[in-house]
Amino acid sequence: MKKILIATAWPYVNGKIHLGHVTGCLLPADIFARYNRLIGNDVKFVSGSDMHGTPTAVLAQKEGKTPIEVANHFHKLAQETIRMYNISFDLYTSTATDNHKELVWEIFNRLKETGGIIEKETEQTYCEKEEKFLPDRYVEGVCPKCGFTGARGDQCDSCGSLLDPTDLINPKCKTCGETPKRKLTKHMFLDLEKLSPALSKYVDSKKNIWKTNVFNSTESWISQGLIPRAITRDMDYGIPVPLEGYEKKVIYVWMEALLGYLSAPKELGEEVYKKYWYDKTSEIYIFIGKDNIPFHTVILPGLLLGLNDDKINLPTNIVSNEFLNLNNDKFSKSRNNFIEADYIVSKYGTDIARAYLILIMPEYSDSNFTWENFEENINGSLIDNLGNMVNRTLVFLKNISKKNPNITESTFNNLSISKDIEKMINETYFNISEYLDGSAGNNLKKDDDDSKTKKISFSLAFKEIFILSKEANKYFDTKKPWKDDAPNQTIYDMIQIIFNIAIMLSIFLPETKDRIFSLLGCESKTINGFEFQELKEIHIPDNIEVLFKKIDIDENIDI
RNA sequence: CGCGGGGUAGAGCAGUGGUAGCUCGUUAGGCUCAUAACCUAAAGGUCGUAAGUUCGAAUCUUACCCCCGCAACCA
Repeated sequence: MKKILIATAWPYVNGKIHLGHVTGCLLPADIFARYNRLIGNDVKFVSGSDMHGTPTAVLAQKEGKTPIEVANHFHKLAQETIRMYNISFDLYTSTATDNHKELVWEIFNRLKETGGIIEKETEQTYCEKEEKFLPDRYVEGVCPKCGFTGARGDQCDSCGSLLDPTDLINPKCKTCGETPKRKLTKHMFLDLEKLSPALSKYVDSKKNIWKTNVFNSTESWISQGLIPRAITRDMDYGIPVPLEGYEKKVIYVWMEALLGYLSAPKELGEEVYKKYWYDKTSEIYIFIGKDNIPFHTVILPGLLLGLNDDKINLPTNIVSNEFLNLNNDKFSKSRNNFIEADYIVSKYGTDIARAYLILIMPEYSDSNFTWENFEENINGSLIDNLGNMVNRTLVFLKNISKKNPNITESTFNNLSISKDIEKMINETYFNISEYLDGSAGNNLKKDDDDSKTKKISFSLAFKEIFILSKEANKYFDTKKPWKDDAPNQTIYDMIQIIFNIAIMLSIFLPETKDRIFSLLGCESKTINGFEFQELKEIHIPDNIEVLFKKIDIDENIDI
């Protein structure tokens, strides 16, 4: 039994959760969590809202509210979205808790003792008109690396370089447009320069574990040379700095939010925290979007390595997804190219939304959401193929038992699964398992064992279920049970396929799994692992409802 | 030399060295248990271009061409 901590990137609370965050972070992490729980691993799945982002403060200022009001508002909405998508978090918390603050202070103080963070006096951009220092996103200017004119103080959107506000050429205050002056101030810095060798060693060890884009971009950041990076800033919204002389400063949000990966398990209990972060046999998986790669592959391990603590774990894998587009274009509120994540669920239900977003998950390149494609995929794969397969089997069973009094539930008592059907089902389990983590169960091994590199893909894993369902439709057609006086074995085999598909669906579409179990009359049945299981008691259903109703997009595009 | 992603059947995509595949669409046929569903078959591609490595290239190398995103909102 493995101990696995699973986390998603913590969303900013300056708006509702982005649909791309659902398909790129929440869903893959949720599938991974459900899968690992099912195969018996000891899983904790956590995340939370990043309450302190500068964008939140900017938005609050604009709306005449306090930052924490805005943050709380969107934190509630985030929790609602997570509930609607049935994301199986053990904890979804926020960075506004005392627990989080105390952990951040603890890490801060430890880093100060080890010299992982150091104090430096630097010149900072200071706006005389506003009478304050201007941190990261309050300053814009020309990127010194690539010459891009709209670079922000913390990161250049064009070349992706991590920046400091004073690096910018021709900086301007974002609020008032004045050219800021430079003024001396003290700040604490994470000494990435000193940590560089240890970081390189860590990154090298991930060459065959991280996705290639994660590994390559991280390597290029490190090879460009790392410099100490400020972890405090002049601002009044955020976690205070536990040092004298820092009363007008807070801990920089990117450092503090990353430590949520430690504080969230701690909120579940000290022993949970110790189990996942201080037990070397534990594994830690973090699911992020591609915009967040350097923070998770350089700065987070930098913070942990800076503790000089051999006992603390480093993340096992950082799984980064690409971006989701809408109608072949970026999501954009102002250009009205936008769908709210909640809308799809409220219109079509949780599992239809989940199914489509899993099918188009942007795992290796950007993917595209369109309503036409939504209709085609849902109607084609989910309904015509899988939904109809379940429906035709159960309706057939019901009707034949009415026509033929010899067919009752006890008719099936002495049957067992056809060997070729069992093999077919087990191949699907095996393939799904290969796509999820490459560690299939012992009795699912194939003969032709090849040593090719594994490709993690939640989308391809999900599609395996539809391949099996299509095979089931083929089997049903081939056997022609409607021409058979005693088609008991065929029905029995079909029921086994449906039952096992429900088990597979439990990690992708949990509600649908429940509904299939209910139709099969086995609600209370427990699932034993991720491999073929035989449903011995065949139940003849009375009321058969279709799993999904067909959707017609033309009536529904009103957004 | 800005950065990144991509060019494989009408559309959307899989496929990292060995007979070009999937879904949808099209055409023809079958079936009739089922949500106008399902099954079978066919048509349709010189895998962006050129050169190279190789017994063999969609896949590796080099050069080139084309498309998409990159003010702000925005994972």
